[in-house]
Amino acid sequence: MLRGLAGPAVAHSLLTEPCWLGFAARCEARCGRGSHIMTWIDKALDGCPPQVVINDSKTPSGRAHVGSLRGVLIHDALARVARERGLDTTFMYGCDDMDAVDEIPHGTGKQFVEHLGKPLWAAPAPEGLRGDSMAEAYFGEFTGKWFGAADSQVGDTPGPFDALGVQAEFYRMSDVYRSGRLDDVIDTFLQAAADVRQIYLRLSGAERSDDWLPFQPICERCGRIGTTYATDYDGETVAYECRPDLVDWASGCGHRGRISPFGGNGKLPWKLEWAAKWKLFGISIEGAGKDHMAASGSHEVSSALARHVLQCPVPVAVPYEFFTLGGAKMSSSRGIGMNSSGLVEMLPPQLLRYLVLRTQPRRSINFDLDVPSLTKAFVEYERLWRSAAGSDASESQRQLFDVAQAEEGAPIPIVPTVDARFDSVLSLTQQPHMSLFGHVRSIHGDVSEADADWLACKETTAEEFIRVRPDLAGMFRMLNVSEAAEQRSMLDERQHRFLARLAQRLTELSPWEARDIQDAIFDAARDVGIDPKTDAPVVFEAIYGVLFGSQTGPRAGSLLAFLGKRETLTRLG
RNA sequence: GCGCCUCUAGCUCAAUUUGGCAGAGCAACGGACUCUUAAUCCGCAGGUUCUGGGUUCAAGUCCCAGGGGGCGUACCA
Repeated sequence: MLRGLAGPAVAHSLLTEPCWLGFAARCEARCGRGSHIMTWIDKALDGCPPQVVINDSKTPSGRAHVGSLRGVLIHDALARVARERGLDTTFMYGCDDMDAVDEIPHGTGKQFVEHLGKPLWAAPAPEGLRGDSMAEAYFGEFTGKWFGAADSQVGDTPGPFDALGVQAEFYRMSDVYRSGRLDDVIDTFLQAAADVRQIYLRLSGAERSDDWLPFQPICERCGRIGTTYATDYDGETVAYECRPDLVDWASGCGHRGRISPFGGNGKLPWKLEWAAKWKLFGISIEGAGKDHMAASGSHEVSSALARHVLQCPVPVAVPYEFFTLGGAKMSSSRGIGMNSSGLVEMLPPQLLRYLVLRTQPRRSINFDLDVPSLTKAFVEYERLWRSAAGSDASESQRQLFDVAQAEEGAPIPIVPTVDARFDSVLSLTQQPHMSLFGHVRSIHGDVSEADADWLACKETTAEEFIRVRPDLAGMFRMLNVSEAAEQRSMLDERQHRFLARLAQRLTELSPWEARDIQDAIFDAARDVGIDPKTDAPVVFEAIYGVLFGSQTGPRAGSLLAFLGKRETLTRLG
């Protein structure tokens, strides 16, 4: 598309995308040549008017899993770069609390059966979660934003959004409906019900009967919104029936009545609501998960509704793929996958932002939460850090590093000089006798504040990792004396002789130091005719067996050094 | 059916957004180390970038066609 010099692209942009020019000029001023960056962020913003309204939203029907973070971070990165370009930028984040409870949230009991079909704001909060409704509880947990005045605690709490440095203007759809701001759009859609049916039919082959209206009233008798069928709009009210069999996940009460569709008495179906938000808020850019972006999917239908019924422009779409953890498909309703607050607590915010934002949205991200992947992530982030701080950084590298920082607009932090691989930090952290900082000082001398801070980030990550995945971290529980005796009985003759000989050597050992202990292990092995070169496992399985009931463990020398002479000799028998 | 993603060293993947000498980690191989572990150090190799066309001074990267794999989606938001 862009070939040779930038001439044709500039000419094209002049015609269609005015804000591109300002940016190109600034970029040229900054790097002193005609090159410009054109990342997915730039491309999305190039289609925007100078007044940028970015919107994202979440249906709070369960605990948010890490996949939900991708949309948030994509929108946040767009908002940051837009602001950086000097554009008038708004980042809105909505709580879709008018949506119906359409399944029982994972981890909650049968008591939610009676609430199926009600709006999320009308269902109670699950046990143990803060908030006065299901919507409040899950949205608050994810964002740290608490709307509810009835809640005993006051104000917002630091949540994942705060940790990640995401600043958005929050709104609730229930408030928007109640305020009457959507009444005009609702009226338009109801008047144009035939067109809406036509669009549904044409795009997704969905056939609706002639009396169907695109509106879901809240049943005045049972309070459900997912079970009502509306007909006969007279400009003031709609007729509706709360049907027992409209959907198979909830059962309506059978009530019939007439009600005004305005002022929060009900909601628009999803695809119409999406288009309605575009028009009401003047949204210029909005990403969407791939599930919405399929051909004849919800985005296409919403676009057609916006263009043909509401006569409003469709925001620039940023379709994004899923973000999976360990290759597992995540589902908040089934409780699969780590919830987002867990990952946010574990990783330094800039690392998580980096991991998510370095991949262009259309490509899927799979992050394995294991030692090699974490180690690699830190190494790659540090490489970008060094390069961003140096003079050889490309514009796109700079942009990526900037949007990865938790604090917007912060200067580039001092690059750490202590080279501490995450797997080494993890290894040190899991051995209580070792102090990470003590160890680093013994090698590097005093460390700078910048190094100490970054090291502390890694240590926190290591501690969380050990807590969450002790199996992968290689944590070992020390056996008690009787368990150790039991393990000892399972060893073979050679191993018994080895342990006896080792005890003998260690008794004589002074001073009690890791390196000498390790040597003693090898010497003891040779003493009893075991060649450590070929039969090392025989030796170490004996040691780890009586200590942990395991075949492997932390480096034996330093471990025994920590255990102390008396304790070690007791355990070896 | 339709849409999106993907195919690169034995394996897992970078480099595809910005076309510019195809790169890491692990495994293998050679060597060092009397120190086991997903965990010592040095070194050496490793490629028709799925296939076929096209654009270009230049293509893993862009375009067209074909093949393999994955995911999404069809009156729920």
